[in-house]
Amino acid sequence: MIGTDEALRLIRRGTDEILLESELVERLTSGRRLRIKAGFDPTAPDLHLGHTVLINKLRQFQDLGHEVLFLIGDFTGMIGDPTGKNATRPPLTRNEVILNARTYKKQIYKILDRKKTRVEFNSTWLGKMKAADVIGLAAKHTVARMLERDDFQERYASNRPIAIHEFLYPLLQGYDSVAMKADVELGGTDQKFNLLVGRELQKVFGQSPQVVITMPLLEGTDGVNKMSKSLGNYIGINEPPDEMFGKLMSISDTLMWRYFDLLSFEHPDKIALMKRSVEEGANPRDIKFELAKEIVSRFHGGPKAGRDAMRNFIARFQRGEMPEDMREAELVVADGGVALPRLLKEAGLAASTSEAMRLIRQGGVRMDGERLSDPEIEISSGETHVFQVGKRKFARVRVR
RNA sequence: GGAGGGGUUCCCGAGCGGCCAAAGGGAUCAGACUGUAAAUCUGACGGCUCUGCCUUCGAAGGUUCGAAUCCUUCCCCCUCCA
Repeated sequence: MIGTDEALRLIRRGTDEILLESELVERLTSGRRLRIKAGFDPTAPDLHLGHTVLINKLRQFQDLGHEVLFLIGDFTGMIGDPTGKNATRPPLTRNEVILNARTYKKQIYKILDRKKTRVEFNSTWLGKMKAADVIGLAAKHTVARMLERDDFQERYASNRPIAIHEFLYPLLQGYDSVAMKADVELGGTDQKFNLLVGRELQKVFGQSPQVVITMPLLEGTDGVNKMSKSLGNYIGINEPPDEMFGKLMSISDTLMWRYFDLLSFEHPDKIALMKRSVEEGANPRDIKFELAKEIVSRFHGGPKAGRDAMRNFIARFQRGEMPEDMREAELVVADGGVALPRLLKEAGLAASTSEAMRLIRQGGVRMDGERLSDPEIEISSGETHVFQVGKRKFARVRVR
């Protein structure tokens, strides 16, 4: 059995804040199996590395013997979390939610221990609330306190809309903690406000308030915005190994250290050592290889996956070889041939024929390794060629 | 309820009767340089059967030879007053 001090040291690593740490120590010392809550949106079942920062931390709690309450916010999802962007989401059907939940499970158990995880849906208790209950809940908080939340504040200050129902979101999320009797809740730093509302409500309902742990938000591959699917700067944990490896290699040298800090399981001392070696002149690329290998291995069944991905990467980008397997497409044409732009569009290599023409004119298109510059070229039926657009889009197309 | 401001292409944001597929910036994509890094530079950036045609400026109608720009109605957002 691991001591409280050691446990605390582990938990602290990589976190942004622990509120309040003294309360966490108290609960850890109690020897009780703690209930660790984390909430997830039911809409986007595609988990990416950004999510795993948090999930890794959950796993750590499990390794320390605690239970993870994986909350799927199916009810709150219908309201739409106002955090960040204010895109209104279409309500999901019961079926979609169940489907999404299943996809979640498939993904989270790449990291979490199934036996120590309980998946819950907040519609279980929120769906039963009556208007009077909701109003009662709303009475526990004031507008001024709601406006403390920075994104509300910003929107209010810059004359952008805030719908009233958005105020209910933090309250309902907080109530989840009450319903689940959470000991600890984890969330991204952007969730701090909501997490704290949970504390308040638990006090109101006579429970001892949950410990709040916020995790830093991982920047996406652009190095600027937080990783998110909608910004297209994410690395999904279900992506094929080569893809994942490539994306990891494309991050900037600065960002690489951030990824090491938040994603790697390597000992901090070892990471510090790597940092030093780069300062002393080692090629950062080689260090990045280590990162990419570790991550790919984690999600694709072991070290071999990481090594293979690296080998493919080197073959393809350092030696400029064609990828071993690429998409196959077949195009049936009527009158003996197709114009190149149309072919590229049909093969999914360009979004439109206009775009295809642009790409050709700009020298971004190759056929069997040869650069093509004439958008008028026709490919006659019966031919099969490998087409390449840009550095990484390939397809073998047969024209019939 | 009253008064005022506003809705423009992925985002921000100019345009306010023809020279507007619409300035500028961001994002993105392609090329050069590289370590598929960053930075930088160049170019592109609605669609199509592509020297032309078609569809876009909240929605629908209308005025005009011609509308993102003017008029009418409607929808939505914001501010101030109550």
